[in-house]
Amino acid sequence: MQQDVFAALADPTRRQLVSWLAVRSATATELARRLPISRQAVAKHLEVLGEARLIARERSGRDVHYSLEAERLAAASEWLATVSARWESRLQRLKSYVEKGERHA
Amino acid sequence: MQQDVFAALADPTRRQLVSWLAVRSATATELARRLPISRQAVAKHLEVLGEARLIARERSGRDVHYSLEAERLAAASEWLATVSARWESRLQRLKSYVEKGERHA
DNA sequence: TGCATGTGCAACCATACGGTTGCACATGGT
DNA sequence: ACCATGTGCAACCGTATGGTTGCACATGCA
Repeated sequence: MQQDVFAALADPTRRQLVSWLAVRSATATELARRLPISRQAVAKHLEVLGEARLIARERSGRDVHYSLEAERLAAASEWLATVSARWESRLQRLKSYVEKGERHA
Repeated sequence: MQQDVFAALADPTRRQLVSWLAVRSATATELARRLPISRQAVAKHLEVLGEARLIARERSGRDVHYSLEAERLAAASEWLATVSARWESRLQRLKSYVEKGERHA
């Protein structure tokens, strides 16, 4: 499912990773050095982010560099916008109903 | 934490509930009728959404009506936009660097 | 008053999740 | 050739998660 993006972003550590990778690409070891958890834990998080297609991996010799894949962020944003829009239009209908009622009162 | 919104939206059932509540408010029992799970399961989901302040509850006699609280959707959207923006500007910098290089080549 | 219906609470269960440690393998540099 | 360093894989662990069932309580209505 595409919407698994939200599941991937559910964890604060993963949001931090995404946030860092938005600034510059990095390896799992580099990222782990900035966190209070093990390199393997970070690797697992990166795998989850990768499955959600939020990041891309590129091997370079011994190292593996991870970089952001921003399209999925846009997809998530779009879902929020869609739901929001439905809500807003519902509020709009409600508002005009109330206003009509007040005019009658 | 405000960002718990993403954790709340991580579950597909909860996204469905949010989506429905964007159209119209409803009670737990009504929502459960539309889902293949028990009313109690729905109640738990609604509690999670409530803790994330994505929905509001209002008691009306025997019933409890749930309705969307769209501000948090906006907050989540904003986070996505911020990260996205950082990434875009990074790409921009990269692009101009590459172009400069090509001019030198 | 009695009953149907909606809600609240608790116990319980299987599995997913986020973390660890340990070790093998691959690659780069001296 | 050697060793340091990064990665990959697997086993393991405690707790959170999403679900269930059962039952008590509250309210609306005939």
